[in-house]
Amino acid sequence: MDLNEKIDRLKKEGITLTIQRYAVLEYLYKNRTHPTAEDIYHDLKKRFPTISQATIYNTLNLLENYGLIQEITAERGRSHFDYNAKPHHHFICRKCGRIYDVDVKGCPLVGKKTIDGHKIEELRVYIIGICSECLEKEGREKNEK
Amino acid sequence: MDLNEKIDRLKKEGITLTIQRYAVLEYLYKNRTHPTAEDIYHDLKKRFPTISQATIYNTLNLLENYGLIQEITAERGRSHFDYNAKPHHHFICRKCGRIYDVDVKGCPLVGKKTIDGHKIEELRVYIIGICSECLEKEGREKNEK
DNA sequence: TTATAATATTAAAATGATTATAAGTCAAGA
DNA sequence: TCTTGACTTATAATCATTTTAATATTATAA
Repeated sequence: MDLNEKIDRLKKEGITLTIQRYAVLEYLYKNRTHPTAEDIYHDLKKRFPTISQATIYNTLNLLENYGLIQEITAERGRSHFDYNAKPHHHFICRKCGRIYDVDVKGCPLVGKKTIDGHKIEELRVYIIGICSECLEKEGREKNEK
Repeated sequence: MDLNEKIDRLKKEGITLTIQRYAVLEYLYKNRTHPTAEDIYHDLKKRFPTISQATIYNTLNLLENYGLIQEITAERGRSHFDYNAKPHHHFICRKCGRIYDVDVKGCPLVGKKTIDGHKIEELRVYIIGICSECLEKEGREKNEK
């Protein structure tokens, strides 16, 4: 879903589109690296010196509640955020902390409505390990010895 | 894996089994409700009035590092812990916060070693929604009106 | 447009989970 | 018994997030 579409959705819900809210959503649109609230705050502060952390969090919570973004709770203590709200899987590197989107074909949970009588509303799949880049780096370091 | 087996593993690794460490592991063994560190601390304090939060966290981190327990990072800000370290899926209720073990048949990720060139070490699947108990309660409340 | 009400943002303080620190305790081996 | 090292404790520190109260902005209606 592109930026304008999400903005239209917000407007349709009666949410006023403030400069700050637009900036946060646009930031996520342009930065698909799954940033944290702190990342967003740090970067937006350059353009909006008076923006506050509360606004970042309020906006992220708002966008999440309307299903326009996705929260990633793979790391202990801090959340990351993803512009792409559609159900998809994430790989998290234990070494470098990078988060990759991965496509898992044939996941029986995608599209499923209930499980064991529970109503499914959201799916979070975190695959944790060592990413290909870190594996390569490890390999190189071993060879150098 | 039962309690004695995990304790043997620890001993084999040269980890000294203190009363506190035993108590934490035993607590998880007996309480399969996926408690938080705070839950464990609160309950163990009754039997061990001088136990400290640091010990709870140290022990949980230690047990996790040796693959004897599993961390659940589905809730923003706080972790839950699971005696069962084998890969399995969790359902988290948005209403009551309860965490259920669920069995997903045919998950293509279970047992998989790599994905997109990344090395898989751990899998966390969180299915979020409204649990059957809360759904029932909702239904009853509607009928009463 | 202007006044008013409603909503959003800000800065700062508060909270809650987790980790770090430093001092104290304990057990095993010299 | 003394020493060493590992473990636990209490406390303080840190980090992410939320709350609060004041201010600013936006929407609404006259």
